[in-house]
Amino acid sequence: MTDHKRERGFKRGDLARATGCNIETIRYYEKTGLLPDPPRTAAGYRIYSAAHATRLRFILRARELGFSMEDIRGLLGLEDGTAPTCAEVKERTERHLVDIRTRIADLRRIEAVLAATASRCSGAKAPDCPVLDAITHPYKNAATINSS
Amino acid sequence: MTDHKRERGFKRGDLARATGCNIETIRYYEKTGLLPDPPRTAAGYRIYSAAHATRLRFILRARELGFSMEDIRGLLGLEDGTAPTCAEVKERTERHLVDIRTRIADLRRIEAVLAATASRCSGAKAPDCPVLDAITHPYKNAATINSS
DNA sequence: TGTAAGGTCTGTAGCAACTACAGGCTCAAG
DNA sequence: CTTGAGCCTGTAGTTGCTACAGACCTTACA
Repeated sequence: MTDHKRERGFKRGDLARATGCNIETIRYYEKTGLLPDPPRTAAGYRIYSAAHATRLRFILRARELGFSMEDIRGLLGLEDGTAPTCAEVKERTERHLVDIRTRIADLRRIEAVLAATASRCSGAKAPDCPVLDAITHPYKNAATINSS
Repeated sequence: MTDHKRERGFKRGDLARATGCNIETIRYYEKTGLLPDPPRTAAGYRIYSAAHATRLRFILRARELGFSMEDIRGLLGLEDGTAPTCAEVKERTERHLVDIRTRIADLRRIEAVLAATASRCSGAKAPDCPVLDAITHPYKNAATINSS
């Protein structure tokens, strides 16, 4: 706990704690190329710098925003080795936004069906269950999952 | 194409076409126990009945509604071998509904961040990109992904 | 009756994006 | 010097499919 051990970098566990990332995920990102291979100690321990932490935080944040690893590779300029232009980033973001909005719309349709069905359910030991009925006969009631 | 071959049931491809299910998925559902093992011809071909089709449609519809395979197993009474009570079905549905609503809320937060960020992006070759900036510095602007 | 096309059979591998081991090494504290 | 924590590697598991290879069967047509 004292600070007189003059470290020249983080070990993997330090990086994990500093970023909130699972320790195994760091190795996975390295294997898949999102994180560069760090230098090693003589014994083979990975040594990370602040730059690695910044990069990892970027990746984690992009993941939080729902970007796929392929997207992130693009955002990091790992596809062609050059930093992406602002236009490329914007395009990628807008495509992602469309995808997010589609998923929201899908989930809302599902929510409407489930909410309507569950509310019709007494919870008692009725002989027929509105939920099972709704799954079995999808188009009997107004709320369907199909887009109009 | 003529109908004088008096079939006693569907073959797997027939069932796939009748339900819109991928042919391999049928085998997968059988392997995981969602669909019962059908009888076979002497040569080993699966023979499906209308009951199989009904069951498969139920499964597919439940999947459309976002139920996990474990949920579906419950809805089908495959966990304890007895048909679930209406109360059990309702409870499962409401838990699923909570999950769906959580996912919608998450996606909406993501959407807000992405929309705000992308709109600040000129698309020109600006030296700094608002999107990359927003990912790098998550809490600089008002819209964050954290729930309040 | 022969044959070619297409359907079905099996097991297995792959996808995303991790996560969790097992078995062995290394490091730091007491 | 020992003990325990941390790190190393490779590999297998997760969810819900989907796709293949290589063998077998069935059907239609000549």
